[in-house]
Amino acid sequence: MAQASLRQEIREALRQGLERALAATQPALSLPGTSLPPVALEVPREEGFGDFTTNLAFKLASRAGKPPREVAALLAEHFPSDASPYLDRIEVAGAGYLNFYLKPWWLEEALREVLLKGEDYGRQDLGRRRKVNVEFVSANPTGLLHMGNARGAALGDSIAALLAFCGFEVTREYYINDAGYQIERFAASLEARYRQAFGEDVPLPPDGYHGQDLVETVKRFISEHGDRYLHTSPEERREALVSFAIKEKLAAIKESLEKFGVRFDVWFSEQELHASGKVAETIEELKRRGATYEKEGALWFRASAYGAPKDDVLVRANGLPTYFAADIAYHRNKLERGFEWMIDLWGADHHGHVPRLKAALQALGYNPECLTVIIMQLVRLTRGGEAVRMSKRAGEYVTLNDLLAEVGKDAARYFFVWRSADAHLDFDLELAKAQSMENPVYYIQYAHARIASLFRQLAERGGSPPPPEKVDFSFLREPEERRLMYKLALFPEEVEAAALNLAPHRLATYLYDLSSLFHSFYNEHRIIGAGSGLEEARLGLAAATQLVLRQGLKLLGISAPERM
RNA sequence: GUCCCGGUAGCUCAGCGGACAGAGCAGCAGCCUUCUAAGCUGUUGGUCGGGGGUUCGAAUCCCUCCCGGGACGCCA
Repeated sequence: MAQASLRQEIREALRQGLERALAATQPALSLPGTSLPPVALEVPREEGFGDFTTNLAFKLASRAGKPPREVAALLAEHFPSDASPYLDRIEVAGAGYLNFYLKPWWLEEALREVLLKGEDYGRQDLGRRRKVNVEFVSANPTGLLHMGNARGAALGDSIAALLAFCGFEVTREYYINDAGYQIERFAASLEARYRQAFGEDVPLPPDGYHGQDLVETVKRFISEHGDRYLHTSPEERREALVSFAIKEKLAAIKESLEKFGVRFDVWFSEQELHASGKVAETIEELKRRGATYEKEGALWFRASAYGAPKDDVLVRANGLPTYFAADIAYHRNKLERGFEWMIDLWGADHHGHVPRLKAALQALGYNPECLTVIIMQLVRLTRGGEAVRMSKRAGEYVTLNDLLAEVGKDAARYFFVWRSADAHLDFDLELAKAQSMENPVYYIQYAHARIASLFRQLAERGGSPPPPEKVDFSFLREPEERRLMYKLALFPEEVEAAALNLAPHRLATYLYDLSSLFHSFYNEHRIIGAGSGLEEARLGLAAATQLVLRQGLKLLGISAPERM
């Protein structure tokens, strides 16, 4: 079972101390006790402002009718002295901040904690085994994965990993859109290619799939089935072609994802959802609840009655349910499977769908808050500053496979997550490939490899890593050492923030900063041969850095090389 | 026209109610008889798109305008 880190425990102790101080200060401030602001401790944004800080005094000042500094002084005065043995002193600073300074040796204990917990350092129990479903990629099985899918794959997988590390029970899920109009177009295109292969002059449907890949797929189909389907009914022909092609495309998608280090727990077929009757059942349920109406021969969902800007069609005039109807049934199904939280990653082009789906969940009696949709902005590939052009209509686009072949898995994974999902992403292929300091992935991996090299050197000299219980970390007095120790101590909180905000880019940034601190330390100070006591302490610091780097990279799906 | 995302240093982006706005790259100036110089150090550079407002306090919240991207289908 995961437990909070030393720093997290101190934070909680100080937070409780602040609450007691607040209660004790109450008479002097004469505040209404019911609507107090939440007491929160933050990481100071600058070295020198202590180890924790709070702006509580600012929040209280106006209601107390006293200047923030005065409120802060009162809180400091009433702060219980037994709140935490690690607390050294409290200072009122700036316009009314309360800065908490810990006893310097807390960092030494924190460092020892990293080494003792090893791979479990940073693991926590925020999720309390709550079941979370993370649905991502979910690309049509009609082609290969493109850059948008790849970004979704990297983000979704890292979000899932972070949540799992924080104690959620996570299921990674891929929704296969193997039904509907798109699949019909796909089938029609395959059929045309099939007949073309036998010399018939059949044009591709105008809104069909023009990619050369279908010609190849049909070739393989023919080598298995020959011309047998030239003589069957079109329905039978299309059915055979499409099921063959989907199987093939899905296998290719799975293979790409595997190479990308992404593995799903559940592959959920839309087709099967229809076949199971769940879609029809859900439509009936919406009808029963009076959330539908008929117009122009179609059945509509009254989304506008639940806060969405527009209504949407559930059943077309031709009697077939829409993708929207299936998606509602799908999310209902997830809830029925016991998921308390559903996270979907969608491309920006689907954003308009969010309010309608939430409205539908509400109409079915669920709390729409149980669904979080992350909207990802577009990826723009650049090479040396110039945009890489592609045309999806002509079936020409850069695939995940192309990307992996060019820049490799590690760089690709890092580049997709190092910016927030909200930001349009400029993916510079040249930079991702560069084996130099400009490339953040190499920079981080290099820090890890350097440490590995250090321990190889040590072994060659007949030494071995010192046992953490025995090392005296008070030898570490240099600013580069203290800064590195502090950063390591922050890891659990960084993980927590990245997980709860569904923001892996925070972890990516953290790892970069951590590497930078390590390189500075390494460059400035000798480790092996530093002298008795100091050498062991520095080796411990290096080992702890390596552990955190490895763990952090693992959460992002990036390898931690032993040598480069 | 409506909706969504963005507009922060020359470039790519963090920060998203609090202490003088940060990083990398690019530019400039330095550091290799020493554990990987795939590294490190110093330094230049900003009316946080414009204008209003809310607040003790705004890059951060609200309104409005401008610019870039996306979406507005009985496609998915």
